Amino acid sequence: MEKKTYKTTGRARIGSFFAKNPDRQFTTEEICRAINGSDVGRSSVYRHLSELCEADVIRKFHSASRNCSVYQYVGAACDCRDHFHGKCIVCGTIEHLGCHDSAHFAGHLLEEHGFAVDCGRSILYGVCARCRALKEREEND
Amino acid sequence: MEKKTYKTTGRARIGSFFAKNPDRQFTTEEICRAINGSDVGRSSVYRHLSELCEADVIRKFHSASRNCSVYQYVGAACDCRDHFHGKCIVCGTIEHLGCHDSAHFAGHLLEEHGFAVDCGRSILYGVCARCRALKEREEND
DNA sequence: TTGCGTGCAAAGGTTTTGCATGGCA
DNA sequence: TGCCATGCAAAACCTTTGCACGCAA
Repeated sequence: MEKKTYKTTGRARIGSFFAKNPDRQFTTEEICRAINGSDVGRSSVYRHLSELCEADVIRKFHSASRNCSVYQYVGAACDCRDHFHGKCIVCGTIEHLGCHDSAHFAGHLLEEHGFAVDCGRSILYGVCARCRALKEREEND
Repeated sequence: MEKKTYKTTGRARIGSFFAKNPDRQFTTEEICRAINGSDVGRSSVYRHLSELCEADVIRKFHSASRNCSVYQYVGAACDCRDHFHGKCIVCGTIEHLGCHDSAHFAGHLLEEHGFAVDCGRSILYGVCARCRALKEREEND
């Protein structure tokens, strides 16, 4: 049976924060600060984040440089000509891989290889985070 | 100036362990156990692992399910699975876009987006240097 | 009134650092 | 002999869990 959920300010704040900042990834630290002046209520933040992940409202990634989790809103509309797309060969999901590095790489291809890539037409095939996690879990059981 | 390194058993063990097991990822836990009966010398293992990463002998990834780092040997031979390919939509030529930035971008997709791109299957569409030059000349005439 | 949400503190796990000792060259 | 490598313990770090209290419905 489905669990009841209450509408609380904490929950609302996190949700609207992501909706307002759909194109960037945030650490838990940043999220804590953003939704609250001081960094209180860490545990609640973690709880809401995992809730939102399960509901597929946001996605969890791992930042190697900062060695911690980062979260990003699962965006709605965007201009698909200026970023790459990753298609998961397992589940078929298409991910928008738009970010600074994406643009940088396109620039590099043009400058160093003379190749003017058309992001809108190019699809990168691979395995998405979710399917990799599932696969890993299977292998370890 | 380059720092001296001594040939020690610990260093040799880790190196040969990876060379013997090139096609799988290992957690630090597994590595500790593999190179030594008991799990001693954890800090040394970590130190060697980061050394090997810097030397690009192994690569560090993050296992979402186990929530820890995993390491894998970087294979020797360069085949078409580890660089992108650009197909020119004008002349049809396929270019091998293998370079440091290419690898870096693939790494970025994995680390920051959780997307494990399969370069061998992914084709970037665009216009190659030759065709761009031709087109430019036409437009200017 | 019920039971979920919250925040604090404590615990959990992985990784890093400090330091004295041991070993290579 | 000089310096690097090692291992232990402690610290740092991110994240989860337990628990009592607060608050939505």
